[in-house]
Amino acid sequence: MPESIWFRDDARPRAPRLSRERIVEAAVALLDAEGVAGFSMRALAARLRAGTMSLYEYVKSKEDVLDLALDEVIGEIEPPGAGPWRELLVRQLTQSRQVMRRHSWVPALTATRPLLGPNALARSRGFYSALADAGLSGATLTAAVGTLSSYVNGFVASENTWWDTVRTPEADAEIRGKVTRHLDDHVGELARHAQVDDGDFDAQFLLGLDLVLDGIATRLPPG
Amino acid sequence: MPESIWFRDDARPRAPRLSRERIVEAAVALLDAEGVAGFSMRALAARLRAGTMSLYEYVKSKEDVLDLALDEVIGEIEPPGAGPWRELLVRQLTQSRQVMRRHSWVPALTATRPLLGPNALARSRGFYSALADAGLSGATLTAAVGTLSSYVNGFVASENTWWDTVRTPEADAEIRGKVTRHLDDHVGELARHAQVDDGDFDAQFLLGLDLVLDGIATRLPPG
DNA sequence: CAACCCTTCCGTGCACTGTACGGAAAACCG
DNA sequence: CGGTTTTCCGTACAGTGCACGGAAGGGTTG
Repeated sequence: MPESIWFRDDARPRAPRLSRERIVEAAVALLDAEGVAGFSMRALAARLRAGTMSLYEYVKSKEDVLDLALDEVIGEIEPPGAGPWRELLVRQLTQSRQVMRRHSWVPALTATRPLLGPNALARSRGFYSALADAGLSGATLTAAVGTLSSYVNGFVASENTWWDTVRTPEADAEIRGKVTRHLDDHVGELARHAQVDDGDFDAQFLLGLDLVLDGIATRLPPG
Repeated sequence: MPESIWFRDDARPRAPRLSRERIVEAAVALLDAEGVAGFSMRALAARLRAGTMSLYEYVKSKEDVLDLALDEVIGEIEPPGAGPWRELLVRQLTQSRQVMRRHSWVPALTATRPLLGPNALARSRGFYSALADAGLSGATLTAAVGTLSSYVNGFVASENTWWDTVRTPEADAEIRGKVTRHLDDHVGELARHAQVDDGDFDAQFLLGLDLVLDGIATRLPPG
């Protein structure tokens, strides 16, 4: 009599076990652990000890979950604070980079979807007003904001793929050598400085960022 | 007698019907038509009137096909030619943008994979030597090249998702209004200039590019 | 108290994915 | 002629997103 009351577990909790928040939190954890390729609704449900279809009470599709997870981690970036525009932006963008490295799946997602979540928009607003305060406006302002976020996205994306390429399989050193030799053969000694040392990324990031900020500085009204 | 010779088609062509080139060509066409999400090995084989598993004689995995297709379209960018560094780069990057708009799946792929194909490396080499001729070297050179390609990738990526968002379903105008109002509500009037007019992208692209190039110009040796 | 509905949960099933495996036939080579 | 290699591909398997419908409990209403 496997259907007897004594073997069933009918008890339904009064409050819902799941929630959009719990789902998004688990999604971020799953993405961190397995990447975009390893992310599936079944795995996400398993992580929450729930049936797969239960998720769909709180979310319309897998795409929804990805959108929400993306905006969630963008929310990890702290609000700008005060200070001269240049230092403010350097701080803000350095933080963005750190968040995107903690969650290395972010660049892959930002490349395909519009950033319309509340946290993304708040961050965007921060950039706009920092540069507006500095004296930019109109199309130049838009161009400056777009350039800055493109730069960060692009930099972290290539930084991440570099790490993935180098550290994917066993002994790292051999693969790294193969790739650098490949690059050397085809691009030549000019690129000798490209991604060859591990810690160089920090310095490279600030170098490129300064370049862009210098470009922006030339557009500011005198004073 | 369905197995009779008269009903069979045993004729094997002397030369192989498939080839890596044909596969890559069809892959690009399929990606153009259906995007990354609609790309599958089965659909690709169907387009070539071949069995799915036949593809695997010429290619190890779907990832391989994507890598090859990506490098293929990067090859559509013409070699730099001659001229002053700045005009040369503007020409080259404008072309890159055009190619990435023709093949709107490119930004999504470049965000996840290392660009190690022959055409990608050739283009990279073009950037390096143009800026080296202009007088850059070392880490600054690397930063400049990285910044430029990040900029183009990022710009076209957001340009493409904008088009996708706006023109996905029926009447465009309604959705466009909803999105712009959403942006307006959250980012405010500062972003009034952001993606609101269709043809503005060309101008915006050159504006941001000039910004980056100005930043690079400040790093050149005097003269 | 009963009758009803609404919310939450989820098992089943379907159409589709990438690709491992093995076979079949033709071409080439001794 | 026999054996090997090249090309092609059917079948099968484990996995995917999600539509559908049902079940169980709490809440609301007669």
